[in-house]
Amino acid sequence: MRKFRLPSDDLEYAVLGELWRLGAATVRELHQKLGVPKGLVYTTTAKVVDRLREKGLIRRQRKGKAFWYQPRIVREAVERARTRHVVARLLCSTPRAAVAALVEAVDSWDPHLLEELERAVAARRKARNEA
Amino acid sequence: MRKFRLPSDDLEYAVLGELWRLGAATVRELHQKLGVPKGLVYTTTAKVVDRLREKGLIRRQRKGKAFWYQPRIVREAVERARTRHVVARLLCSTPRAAVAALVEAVDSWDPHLLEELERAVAARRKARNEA
DNA sequence: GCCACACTACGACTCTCGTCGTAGAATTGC
DNA sequence: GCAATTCTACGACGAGAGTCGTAGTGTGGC
Repeated sequence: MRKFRLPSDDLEYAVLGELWRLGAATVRELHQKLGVPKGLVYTTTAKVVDRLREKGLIRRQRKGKAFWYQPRIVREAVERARTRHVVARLLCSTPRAAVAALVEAVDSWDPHLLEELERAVAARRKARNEA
Repeated sequence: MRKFRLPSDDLEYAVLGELWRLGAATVRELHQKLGVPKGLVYTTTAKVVDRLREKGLIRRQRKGKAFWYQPRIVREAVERARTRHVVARLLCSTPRAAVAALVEAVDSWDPHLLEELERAVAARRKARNEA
């Protein structure tokens, strides 16, 4: 059972990802990194940060003029939940075909990741056998 | 470049999936299979079917009192596009961790699929080497 | 040919999310 | 302590999707 609402796909994840990367950041900084390149205005970024806070995914702390925001949940937990969520959706209809599509998608996104995928599968099998 | 709008995640995919499975169906049949178990009313199912038609994903044909609906695009094309779409989102931030999460998600959904995944990876690599 | 009934068309409401603008609050610098 | 600057709060809008209700249209049965 998940204890948090998943962030929505795009902007919210981007902001959260940036916070995970940086550890903590102000809205201004997040806006510079994410909003500006996308041509968004400052308040758009601020709003997204706000919604993330409403969802309980980040917390904040006054630091001088602005707030510092930082993640409240560890990246791995969210990523795992998110991945399970989408994978379940992909697999539920025709699992075998879906797996093939998955592999194809990974490969076409970055061929190097196919080896990574192979290693990950091997690691998982190994872990399973040892358990 | 995709030629169709992806169906949304839940109901639209479920309906489309059912149509792929059955080949063709009336709203009533779809509703029995999908709507009723979810506690939805008939018109909800009908609306979803309608929107799918607006998106050009299915077509219909009068058959007696009701319409018969059938898919206009092959399953594989849509599934591939959809899979690429979500995989790209998963991989974009931390690809290596994402791949591991992917494998874990597949395994936890159905352990048998881990072997399937392994086969699919091998097949993909083989295909690549031969190309 | 007409009626009853099933099916369709369509509008409406709600939620989420991306997007922005405006107004109000807080801090900093002097 | 005050003004100016910056940040935050919050409301608003549009689009997409799930959900439903109502009204209208068509078919099949007699």
